[in-house]
Amino acid sequence: MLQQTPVNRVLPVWHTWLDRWPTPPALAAEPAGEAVRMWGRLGYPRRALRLHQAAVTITEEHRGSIPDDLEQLLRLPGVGTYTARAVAAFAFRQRHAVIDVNVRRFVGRAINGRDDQRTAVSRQDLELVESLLPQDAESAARASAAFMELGALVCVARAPRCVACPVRQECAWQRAGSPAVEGPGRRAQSYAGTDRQVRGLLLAVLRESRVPVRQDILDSVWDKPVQRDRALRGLLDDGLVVAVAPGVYALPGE
DNA sequence: AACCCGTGGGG
DNA sequence: TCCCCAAGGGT
Repeated sequence: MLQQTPVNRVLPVWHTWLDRWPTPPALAAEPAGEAVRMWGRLGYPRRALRLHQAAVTITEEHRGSIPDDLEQLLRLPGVGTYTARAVAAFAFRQRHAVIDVNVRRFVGRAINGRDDQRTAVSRQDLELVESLLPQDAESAARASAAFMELGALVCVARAPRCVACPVRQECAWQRAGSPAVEGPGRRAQSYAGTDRQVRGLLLAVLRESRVPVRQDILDSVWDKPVQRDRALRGLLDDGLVVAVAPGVYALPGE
């Protein structure tokens, strides 16, 4: 849920979710569509599908218990470099470098002295962050949590609160005079009018309906037929929507 | 590697 | 208003 989504928005959904599905087998026992529905408006609903798939895998291949091994975590759908390491470090208290957007920014500034716009995590990145961790695994996990908090609350993207930063005196970015972002920066992908928006509108209708929805209802959410059909086809391809009859759609039943 | 995938809050 | 940004992953 936290992937690309602010913590404050995740919290209420997370509580409701765990109240209903406290264990992977509990989630796996329900249709994937229920996961998509419970996901609500968190965004990127494919994550709900993958989380459900991960619950099925955990139930069938790991006796219902989340694996504590990095390699096995990485094999779960929807679990990538960040999530696997976060689970191994924070849930299982193992010593692993954890790099999310906050750690990336904090280390980029404090160590490298520049705003790092990259999102991909390289071996070098992992080695650098690992070199910052205490040797003791428990202390390392606490340090990783501290890096993330520092990046999320103090060393923020827009207007960093350097006056409140505990490592201000040792910060390479401070020393360099807080240089602005280098390069062209990432292009913010516009959202209004994109397929993503249309997909969101279509899925919202299906999420809020307890019964299958007819084509003409879906058609009413977007007035460009070509784009609308493309968006629906995409949702079908992703498995977020299924056709229960010709021209009748619903969230996936199993 | 570049691009796709939602949504909402804050500046 | 518009733009930026958010505990990324898959292809």
